Amino acid sequence: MDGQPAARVTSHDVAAEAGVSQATVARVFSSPEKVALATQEQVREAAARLGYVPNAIARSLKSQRTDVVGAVVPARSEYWQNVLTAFSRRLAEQGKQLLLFSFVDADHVESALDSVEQYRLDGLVLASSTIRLEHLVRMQRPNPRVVAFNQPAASGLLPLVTVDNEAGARDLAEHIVARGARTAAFVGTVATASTDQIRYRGAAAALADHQIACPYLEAGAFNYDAGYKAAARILDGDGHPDAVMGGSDELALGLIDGLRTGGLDVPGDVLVTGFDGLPQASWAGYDLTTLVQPIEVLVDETLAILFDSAAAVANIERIVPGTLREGKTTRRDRG
Amino acid sequence: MDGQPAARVTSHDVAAEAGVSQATVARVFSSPEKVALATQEQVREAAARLGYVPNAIARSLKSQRTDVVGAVVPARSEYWQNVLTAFSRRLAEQGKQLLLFSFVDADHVESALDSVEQYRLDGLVLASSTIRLEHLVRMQRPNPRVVAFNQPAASGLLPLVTVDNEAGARDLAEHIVARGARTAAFVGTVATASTDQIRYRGAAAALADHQIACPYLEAGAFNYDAGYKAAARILDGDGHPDAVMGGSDELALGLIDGLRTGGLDVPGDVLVTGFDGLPQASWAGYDLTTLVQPIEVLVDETLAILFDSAAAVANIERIVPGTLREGKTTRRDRG
DNA sequence: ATGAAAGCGCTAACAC
DNA sequence: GTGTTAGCGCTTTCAT
Repeated sequence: MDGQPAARVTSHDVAAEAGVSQATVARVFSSPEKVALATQEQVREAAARLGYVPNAIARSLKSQRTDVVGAVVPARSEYWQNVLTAFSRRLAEQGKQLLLFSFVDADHVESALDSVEQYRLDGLVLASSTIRLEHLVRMQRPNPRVVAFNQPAASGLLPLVTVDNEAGARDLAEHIVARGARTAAFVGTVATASTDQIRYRGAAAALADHQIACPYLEAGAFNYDAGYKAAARILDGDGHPDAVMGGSDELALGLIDGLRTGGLDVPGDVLVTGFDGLPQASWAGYDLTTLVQPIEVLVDETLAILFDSAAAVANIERIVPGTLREGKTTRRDRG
Repeated sequence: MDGQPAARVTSHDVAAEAGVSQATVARVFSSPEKVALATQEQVREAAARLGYVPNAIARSLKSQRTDVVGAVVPARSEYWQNVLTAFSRRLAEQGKQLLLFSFVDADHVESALDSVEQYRLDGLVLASSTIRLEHLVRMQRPNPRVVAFNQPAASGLLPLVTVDNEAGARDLAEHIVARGARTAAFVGTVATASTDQIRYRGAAAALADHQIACPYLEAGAFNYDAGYKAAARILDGDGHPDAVMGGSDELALGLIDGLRTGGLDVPGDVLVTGFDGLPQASWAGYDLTTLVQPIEVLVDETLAILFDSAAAVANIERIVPGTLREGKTTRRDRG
């Protein structure tokens, strides 16, 4: 607008300044090995003098690569924020950037996906277990490559990378049984979330092996507050289960505080487990027993699928095992 | 690569299909009011048939607008994750996107800033109180507009939006005095962080008014663990202060758990305060007294500076007051 | 209201 | 090793 000369220096300007052709300038910044060292120096000096910075937009238009990966993730979730951070770091190491499309509710996803298409991203990570199937189908295309992250519902529709939710839930269930639980309940986040369904299935199956029933309670949301409120519902019933399995760590932390507020001791009266392995779950005030997701591994697998041409585009499915981390919330001294 | 016809439909293809010129197709998607309704319909149908999506890269090259705002933020921080979410949401409402440059350590910032320049962003939000001054100076330019977010050190160098750190710290200090504290300590995150310095200054000044000394302890990092460890140092000394002020919520939560692990009761033996107003600070297990930052307001102010041409480019400085939120950690029943 | 034509700033053959 | 040339897919005058 206000004629900042320094703001619009192009390779032509640098070429003129350095007394070479525009193409040479371009080469210095994209494939320097093709330019004589002396020339390179001249060009770089001229560029520095003028404050030239290559224009990634123009580069992308021509090269059909943006070096940008998009991520569609739910806005308010501790888990996803951790995942995002991991992606952003890894991408930065590869000279790529992360374009963030965060959405508040499912309706919002629609418009996020709209803009995704315009940006000609090099890849797209589709997160959130609440993205609806029709959205998934819509994104089903080889180019740019789309990978579903921790979203089991995408199985068969999109390449998928996920922690082994079922096995993890099974492990947690076995663990609470080993710790003496004879009755249990599973507090899910949102029943339509595919992660929730699979985790519940795993837990219920393992408990059934021990003749333990496992009612499903829906908290209605993914967050702490939902867990806190769900605890009240557990306390309302007559008696309470020996153990409560939370569908996610964030939820489980709310559960713990809710149960404690209600006068129960965790783990004295009730064992509690989570799922995800958030940093907060390890905080001394909670020290939650949980299934730690190997986020770095999941992220690397995802990027591999996005960028390794070797990876067949077809129905890749990487299911990575998590690790049970035992905390105080299931460490009960029993007689 | 593998000749996906659907993947590379251009306005020319649509023009051919619809029997109009390429320019008309372009107009339908950027300034439809200039095209007859009948023509619009033809074009849209043709586009739908072919699966055409306008190419934002090409648009940007020509229009010199990317509709993308960059954010340079530290990777592992609860506070910044919240801020990011707020930005992303607001931007989405305006049809803009957020390009994320997260960095782990200060050295990393350098390379983030390098790539920032190439992307010709519409604006840039520079976060983190540990970005060094030389970085700030480097980014000092009207185009794209750069705004420092909660980074007092940028004062005078860059347009700046921040919560009133000094007043907030003063309020917290007055609060603990009112709650009976006669000795105190301030546990900062990283002493070189400008937010830390200002918060400490505010707290120390207010306490001094009451003839209370306020030693500064540096935790060395921004996170929970640093706070947890710092608590041990407080417990080591002979006796402990009546109140400990944490430089941030995340740190304060670690402090609380550390103090409790060490056998002290919070708030019974020690009052604790934080700063930021994170969701976690309100969790029932902590219920931390803190200074709540009006993140939405700060974000809106920032975007206003980035996009309102009205906002003079000069030394804008928006210092927004926060709100003290009293929690259990300073609610002591005294005789 | 629509078409023709000229770029935006780069990359990548292709010549020399 | 370097210059010339032709686009990438749009937006935007300028004609008509």
